[in-house]
Amino acid sequence: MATIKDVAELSGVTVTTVSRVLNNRGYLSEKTKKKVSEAIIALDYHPNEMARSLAQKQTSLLGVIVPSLLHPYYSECINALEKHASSHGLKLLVCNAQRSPQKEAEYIDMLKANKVAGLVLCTNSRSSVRLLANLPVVTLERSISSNVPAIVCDNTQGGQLAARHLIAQKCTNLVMISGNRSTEERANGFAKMCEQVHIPYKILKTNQSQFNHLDYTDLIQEIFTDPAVDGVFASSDVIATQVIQACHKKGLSIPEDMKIVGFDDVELSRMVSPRLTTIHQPIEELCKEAVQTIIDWDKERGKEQIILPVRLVQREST
Amino acid sequence: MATIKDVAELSGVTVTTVSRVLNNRGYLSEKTKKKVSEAIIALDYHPNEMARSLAQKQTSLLGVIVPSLLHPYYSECINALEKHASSHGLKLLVCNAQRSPQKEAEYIDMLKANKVAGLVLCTNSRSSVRLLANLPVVTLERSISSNVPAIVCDNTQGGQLAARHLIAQKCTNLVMISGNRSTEERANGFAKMCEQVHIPYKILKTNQSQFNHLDYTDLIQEIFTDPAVDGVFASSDVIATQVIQACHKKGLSIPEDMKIVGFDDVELSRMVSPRLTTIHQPIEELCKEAVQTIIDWDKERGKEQIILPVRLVQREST
DNA sequence: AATAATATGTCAAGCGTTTGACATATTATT
DNA sequence: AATAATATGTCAAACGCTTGACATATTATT
Repeated sequence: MATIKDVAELSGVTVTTVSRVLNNRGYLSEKTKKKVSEAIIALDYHPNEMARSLAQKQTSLLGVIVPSLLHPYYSECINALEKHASSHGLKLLVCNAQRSPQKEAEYIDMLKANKVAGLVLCTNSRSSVRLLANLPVVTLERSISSNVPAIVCDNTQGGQLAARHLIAQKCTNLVMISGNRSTEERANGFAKMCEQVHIPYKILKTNQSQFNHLDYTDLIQEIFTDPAVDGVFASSDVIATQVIQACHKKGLSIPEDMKIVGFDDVELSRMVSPRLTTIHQPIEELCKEAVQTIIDWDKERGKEQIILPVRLVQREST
Repeated sequence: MATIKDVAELSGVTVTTVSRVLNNRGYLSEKTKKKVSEAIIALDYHPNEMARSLAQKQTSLLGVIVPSLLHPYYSECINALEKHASSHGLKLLVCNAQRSPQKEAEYIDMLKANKVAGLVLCTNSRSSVRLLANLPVVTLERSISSNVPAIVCDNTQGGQLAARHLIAQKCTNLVMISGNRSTEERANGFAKMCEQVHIPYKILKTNQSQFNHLDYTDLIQEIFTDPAVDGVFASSDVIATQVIQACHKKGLSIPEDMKIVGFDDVELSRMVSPRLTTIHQPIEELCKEAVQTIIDWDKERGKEQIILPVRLVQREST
């Protein structure tokens, strides 16, 4: 593997000069630039990123910690993060904390040791906040501390939109299935809207183990204990999908007997039958903002929370 | 941030000694080890991985290039790769080539510049083979060159199993929807089995653009041109899912009017209704072997192709 | 023609580790 | 008591790049 030294020798200048043309800094004559560029091509030279990082005390790596790699929501986040990161020359270092705060802490240490340029946190545990010092960090769809900028969607609005839509579709008795901490606002918006128009509703909470296995079938059974229920708002498309399955099993047709609204608008919502009506989360934009926040970190740009609007996408389940 | 020098000073030894206890090489007295360990803890010292990599000329990064991050198959691969990589102290650098050979080549250059310990390739383009010199590489569910070890599942067997199962379920007229190059063997196995028992069949080929958008609806319509068709083998669960949707739209009930078998056995196959009968790919094992091959690279272990068996999982779509 | 401004380039000290070569102390073997 | 073997450490040169400080050449300004 050719080094910067080889390039310098071949082009008859010093390594400094080569470094200058590499990074395009300081004055350089066109002639020199050309000579060096030719040598670079001739030697098929690629700068050693390790050496570069060491000298600069920073890499072009962007860390991401997610609670799961199987949940389609995080797959889509990773997709969008990779896209925006790579467009800025950043590479994605993907970590799956599997909802273990301890694993998460280990990953944070690891990422710091690897001198990542920044970290996008998609997990909940506040326990790791103190580890985050001196590291550009942003949380996605989570708030863990006022010191850490959070990029979130308007969850309250999402809950309201879902309730309003179900009500507009003539539902008279609603149930929401609420997930982990971050879906509380969705539940709040949902409840508020129901109360405003005096529609009876119930909120069912999932537990950790259910989230871990993406299996909510037991909980979903509770929907059917009250035969009056004719509309369900699920706090994720994954949960909504299982509600669909449960309805099929019960012989209820959708949307005639039961209307269902999901949340996230991941690919999955277009793959099930009937296709899901759902609250669209602007994953692309969320991730774009997240990457941008990391990149602008030193520019002392505002580091406060960013809230992006959501919208309802109607399909066949309502 | 504390450096190895600080640790050395605090514990009254030289950096070499600290490095020795860090890497546990050479003779060390228990007393020294303890002194150093204490200093490490006291200073909350974490070795700078960049410096370490530079000195060792290798990182603990494992590169992965996939053609898509939205396709659930690759999500599951990444999940499994991350799991096995991290259990060996390797971190996952995820690259989405988006099926562009040029992007793929760029990523390979980037990964080499970053001195990754190895690369897991989940893409097709043979064009990048020459870039792969001097880099531990393994392909997953792909074969691009006899010089590059490939970890694949028994696709021919998968095709046979699917055909045999549909036939056993009393299907009399079959269609297979075949995807990109890597699904050819699945088609071959399928065709062979059909011919063996004289069952009429047809094979429909998807094109690149369809794969790109995960949208096969147009192609799927062709299934219904022949009303005698009563069984479909899709070369992926994603395709099978769309066949289900098309059947619903046509008013065909599954499995009564149409039986469907997918391939991959990703989470999605359990989320649709009816749940999919599918060929289970041992993704976990494939990825485990892939990581192991990279780790054992220098041990001159066999670098030939590894073929893992598949099995049929029957659910509700047949 | 003297001076300033600009352009072009070199030197050498880092960045934080690892590691082969070497030195000294301690213990076991004859 | 001499010798060998083992244990415990230290020195200093790499690894490949960046960058502030400095030197010289060229051009513009007065």
